[in-house]
Amino acid sequence: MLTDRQLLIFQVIVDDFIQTAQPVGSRTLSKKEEISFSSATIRNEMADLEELGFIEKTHTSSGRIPSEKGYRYYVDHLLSPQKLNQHDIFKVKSIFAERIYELEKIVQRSAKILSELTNYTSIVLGPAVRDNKLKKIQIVPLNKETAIAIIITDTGHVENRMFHLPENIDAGDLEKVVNILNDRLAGAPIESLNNKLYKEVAVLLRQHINNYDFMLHSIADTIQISAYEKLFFGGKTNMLSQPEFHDIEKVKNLMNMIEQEKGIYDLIRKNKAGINIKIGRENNNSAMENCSLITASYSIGTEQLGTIAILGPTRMEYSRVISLLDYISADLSAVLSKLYQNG
Amino acid sequence: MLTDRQLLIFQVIVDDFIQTAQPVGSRTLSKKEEISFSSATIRNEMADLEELGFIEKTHTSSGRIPSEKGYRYYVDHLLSPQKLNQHDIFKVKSIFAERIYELEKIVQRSAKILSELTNYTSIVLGPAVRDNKLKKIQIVPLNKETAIAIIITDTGHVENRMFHLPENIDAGDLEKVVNILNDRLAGAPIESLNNKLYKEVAVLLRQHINNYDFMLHSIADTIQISAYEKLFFGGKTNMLSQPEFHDIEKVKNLMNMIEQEKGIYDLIRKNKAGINIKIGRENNNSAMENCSLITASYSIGTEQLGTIAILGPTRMEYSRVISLLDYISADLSAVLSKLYQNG
DNA sequence: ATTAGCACTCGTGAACAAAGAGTGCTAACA
DNA sequence: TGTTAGCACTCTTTGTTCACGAGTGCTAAT
Repeated sequence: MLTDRQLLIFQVIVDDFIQTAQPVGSRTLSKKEEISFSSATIRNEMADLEELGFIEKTHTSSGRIPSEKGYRYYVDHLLSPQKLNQHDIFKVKSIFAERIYELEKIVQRSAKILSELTNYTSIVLGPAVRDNKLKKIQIVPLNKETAIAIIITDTGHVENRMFHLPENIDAGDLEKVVNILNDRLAGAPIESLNNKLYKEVAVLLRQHINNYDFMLHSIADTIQISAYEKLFFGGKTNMLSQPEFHDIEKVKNLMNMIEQEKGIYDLIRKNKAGINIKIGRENNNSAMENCSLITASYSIGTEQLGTIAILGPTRMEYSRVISLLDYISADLSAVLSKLYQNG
Repeated sequence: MLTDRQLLIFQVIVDDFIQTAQPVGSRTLSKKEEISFSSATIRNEMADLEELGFIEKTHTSSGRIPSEKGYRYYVDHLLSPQKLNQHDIFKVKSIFAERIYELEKIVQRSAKILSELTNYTSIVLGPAVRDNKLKKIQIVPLNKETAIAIIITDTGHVENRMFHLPENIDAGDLEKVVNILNDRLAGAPIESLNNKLYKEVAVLLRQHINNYDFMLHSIADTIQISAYEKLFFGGKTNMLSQPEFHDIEKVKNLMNMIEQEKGIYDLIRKNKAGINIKIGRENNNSAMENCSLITASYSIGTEQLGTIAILGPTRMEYSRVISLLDYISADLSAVLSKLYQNG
């Protein structure tokens, strides 16, 4: 295993590189306060650290930079949680300062603040509507041919979709449909609606309405949209200021992935509760080669709701970002629980 | 004024530069089919064109590139509308191929297709809800303290907002409020709602409901959101492939503006009906120095609804972009009119 | 009026040198 | 035996020079 001195040197290398983005050499290290031995000694230790795979050179006679394995070790063993300062805390609190009740808005604000505090790109996976319970379904006819179906969940999420009305349906029929739907489906988890719709509601509709199956499909369609969680971003352009992204090709790759959303969604979706850290190629995504992704989950009560994440260069201020994510996700969970639990 | 020969030379310069992004010299020009005089002659003419401000050099002995004034002249006098090919038309038609009824979705698809066809960034200013008429207001209580207000317009736009309920309000009261609101406001333009709310509805509410003015403000708030049009983008990263944006600083400026939306909104909002072209500094925006913005409006019947635009480098394929915008905006208007007029 | 010819300018890319930052290794030291 | 000073070596960076090519403007001939 690593000696104490190796650990110290390694830690200083990582900390310095995170700050300067420059390979750090033995001379630079020997001048640091924490370090009291000569550059030659450091060179020997660095050779060992390199052999172990924790650091690498960019060319034969360059200083060293942490390898992905190095970052992984750093994150797993050396990280000391950073205490947030007054200003950070104030900014985080400001997310909830205004009286906002919509879940989505709160989450969106969180993304914005998070990106401002870190200067990285923040990503928030919106509340999963899947587990929400249906509060109410409404259908509002716009004209003879089209109507709009509106679904309201217990957390106040509203989803709507237009659809074609079957011919010859009258207002009374429509009201009947709505009543049946609410009767049978209110309180059921959104996820289960489709199933219930076809199993329980279909029979009832058939008894009361002509042309019932046209309606049925339209309603099923409407319900389905809700299944996907929304992604919110903050500071999409922050990465452009990072020196590792002076290369347009890298920028293009990354931005393309961000714009497509699908890739990001996959990366963020599958994470477990709590803090997760994926470094560089651990993300299994070529556009993320020089990036790390740190995610944290937020919840209402014990029910995991969504994910909040930071995308930055592998040379990221892990300590600060983790502290921030920890703090924000806890705050977010607390506020949301207070607002929505057993409402 | 310009002689025919100067015009010819100028046109060929612009066309060539638009295609290659390289300054074009007299030798290159003399080899073109359209041009039958020697490079020396061309040099003389170019000197004149430069004196007139239509073209410029990048350095003393470079070829020429069109100036902003040059592009302006080109656009105003030399542009021949390009005939769209089969593939383009097919793609445009595909916007409306699926049965979509939501205005916003159609508009969003248009943005996507437009950016794919041009390889530039497309921007669509969504339908102005301001002129929509109110179809229905609904209020759904979520729990004792909060309720959600939902506004539906005659075009099927749905806007919703959560608000705090006053203490001690019961379901009956709420129903009364909703009835009054729909009674008095249905059919009124969204723009006028606020006014009407305070002038006509307030009195009625006072007669029937305790604590009415808390409700009043909440509802007024909800109504207000609808006033801003939404922006949709397509191909945000396309600009990264343009050679003029190999400079990270320029990219950063432009992307920042796009991310903030406010700047774009201002640029697009104030345009007149039909096609508008703003070249480089005509946009009055430092981030747009190397960009041109072409906008077209779309409408339902005679009522202007929104704007559809292309953001590209000043060295843009004006002819093609204009033809496309013209075609799409006409199609869009036609389809929307059919769907929503006198619904 | 047009064009051939020529001198001149500027950007580009290659080749080269000097400086600086860093390394690895060896030998001396405590 | 662990530490360090010293040195040769490597590689990047920066600046300089040079030759080349693309282009121009001007003059003189057609």
